[in-house]
Amino acid sequence: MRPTVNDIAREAGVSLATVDRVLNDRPGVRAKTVEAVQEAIRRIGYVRDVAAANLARQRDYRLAFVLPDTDSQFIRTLLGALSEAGHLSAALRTDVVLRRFPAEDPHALAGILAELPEAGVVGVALMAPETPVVRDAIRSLRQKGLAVVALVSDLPNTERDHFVGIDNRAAGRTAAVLTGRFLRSSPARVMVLSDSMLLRESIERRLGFDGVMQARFPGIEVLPSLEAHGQGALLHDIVAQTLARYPDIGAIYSLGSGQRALTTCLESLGRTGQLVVIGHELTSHARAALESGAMDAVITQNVGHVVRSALRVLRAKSDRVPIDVSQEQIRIEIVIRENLPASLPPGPVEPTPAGL
Amino acid sequence: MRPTVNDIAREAGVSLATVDRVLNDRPGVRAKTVEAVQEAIRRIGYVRDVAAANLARQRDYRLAFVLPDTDSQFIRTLLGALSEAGHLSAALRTDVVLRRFPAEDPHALAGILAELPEAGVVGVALMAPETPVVRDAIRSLRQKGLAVVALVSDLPNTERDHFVGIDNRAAGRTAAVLTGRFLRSSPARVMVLSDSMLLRESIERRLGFDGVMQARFPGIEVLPSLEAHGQGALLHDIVAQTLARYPDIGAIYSLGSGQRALTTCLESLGRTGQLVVIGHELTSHARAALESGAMDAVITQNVGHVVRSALRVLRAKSDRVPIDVSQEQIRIEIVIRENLPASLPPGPVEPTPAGL
DNA sequence: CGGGATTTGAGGGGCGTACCTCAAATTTAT
DNA sequence: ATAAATTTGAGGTACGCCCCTCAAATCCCG
Repeated sequence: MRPTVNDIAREAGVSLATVDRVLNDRPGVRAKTVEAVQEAIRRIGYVRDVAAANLARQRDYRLAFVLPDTDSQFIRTLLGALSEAGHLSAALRTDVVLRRFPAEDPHALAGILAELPEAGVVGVALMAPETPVVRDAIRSLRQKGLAVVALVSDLPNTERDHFVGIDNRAAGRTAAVLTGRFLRSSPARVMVLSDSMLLRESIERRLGFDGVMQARFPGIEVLPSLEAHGQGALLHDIVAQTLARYPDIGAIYSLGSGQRALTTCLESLGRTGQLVVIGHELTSHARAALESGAMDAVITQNVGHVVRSALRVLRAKSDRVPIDVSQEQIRIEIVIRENLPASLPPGPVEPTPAGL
Repeated sequence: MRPTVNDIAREAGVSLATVDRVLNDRPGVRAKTVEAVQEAIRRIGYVRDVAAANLARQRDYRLAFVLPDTDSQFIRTLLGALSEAGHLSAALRTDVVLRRFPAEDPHALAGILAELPEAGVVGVALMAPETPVVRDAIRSLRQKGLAVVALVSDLPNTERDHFVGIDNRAAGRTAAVLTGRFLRSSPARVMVLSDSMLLRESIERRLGFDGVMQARFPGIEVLPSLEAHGQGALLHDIVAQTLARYPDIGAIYSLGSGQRALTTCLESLGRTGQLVVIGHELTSHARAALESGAMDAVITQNVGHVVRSALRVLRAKSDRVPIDVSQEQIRIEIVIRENLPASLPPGPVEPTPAGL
């Protein structure tokens, strides 16, 4: 039998009320008594039953996910993972609200963030570029006691509690090693595409990429980043021109997560499969591209894991409980056709029939 | 506010007792009434509060992990993950017992399995080779109502509820693609080492490896598997001889998880870094080998995830609750130096000081 | 329509914890 | 030593659910 609060009381020779005061940091207990109770807790190995505690406390976690209103494949994937996790979290007394903000409007974002406390939100997962306004908004949230985690895109100079995502510099390094090793002929060029999904990530990936390239693959020249801003036609022209201009391009590194335009472009140029193509984020398009051979590798983070981790961390932070560091570490995954995880029916998951 | 059982009762126009009977599959309710209650549940979107239910039900999950008593790096890593997860699971009213069996003795294993029900165990995670005795033991466990999951090594022809681990055939294919692409010179040979940790896995990996090699890398010849049975000295001789005999060996594929002997062997032969070396399972040795450049890639599964998944699945199965398929999918991870996850201090985690 | 069987309702006790009140005991300051 | 302040104890209610009992209502059948 697990020890309970009553066992602590007996063991420490105090009343239940005192134990309760100690456990919940309530005032009015002598330091000496506090010590005695804690000693008893240690002795009998008491661990609070969080389930019972949350029940008694009438605690439910109202958490917000705040994402840009971009309609990219990546965001879509993220939303899928979120809705999936949402169903499960009902059983964990947490409900998730989703807020979207205009991608290029930090003030609108700040406005949305400012409204969260009134809405009873106790924790926020935020994916947004770092701007002064946002920094202030986050500080204000933290001061009001909300937990804040940065999602996918870190906000290192803010007072966020935690970052859920990968080290993009390392991701870029990983991409570089794969590019370099997959390329067979050594003097070659690499074309780099950026859809600048979020500036910071692209820059960090590029830095990591260049670092490895210079150090380990001196025979490979990396061209400046080309930006198509998500416009398929523009991308097509840019890629076609660049390929024509540099016939020795052997690889394409796509910094962002938009892979569809690139693969269709290569297809229409008749170059599918001839170049090493490496990109980021395992969206459904990327998955298809891997399967068809249009892409060689995708560097990604498990969005399901990201979302669940964010939920766990927010719950833990708002309970002021330590988190399990190893469980919350998001890995930089390398996906090729051969280790592509089985795709799951993304259909609407039913909210658990009725019972247990 | 989340709807509760009382809300169901009101909505369905029945008493709490009836709702309870329906929710818990107790007899003595007319089909029509059952239907009405379920309809009400659907209408108001009731989701049972599992925490409260488990509290009331005095449910604790007594789960057993049954592992071979081999002292391999992989088992050690697994145990590390297990002890880490063990601390957390205290809060989830589950306690984990560990049982080890003599690696080559299926009857001893069967004996250990047979004792579990008496010990109050309600779920078993088992890592063992499939033998007839084990099959029978598992059937018997299932009949007694225990949940059984196969861990790392599948038991496909048994009545296990679930398999927590990776598709080793696909893992072998993944290794093959990396080997083939990392190799620069095309006519080459690949040496394959096996420490036959578990027969099935080695065979499956080999099959996957060979399949891809034949289909995609016809210029590469894969040598027959060499077995050293975990004996460092023997391995050294074998590797040295084989390398001498085939000077065009460009890569080594290590099917099992024992990488230390191999890397020290290459070191002593002065061949470190000259060959493409690919192996399985991210143990601390493998990690060191990646960092030093002694290995090029490791195909692995996240043991932390494996353990936590096994725990979740066992809980779910013994509650007869559906599992979250996407969360329980174990990915085949490719690890190179650049995406090596930060190693965490493996020190003894304290059981959460006192409080929440 | 009576009588037995089945279905339903009402209610209570409990799980482990939180949070509250009020009185009693103890300490501290004067 | 006395008054005031602080600390402690005792007990209750609640959270959402499970499980049990007993009586009342309803059903079905001949």
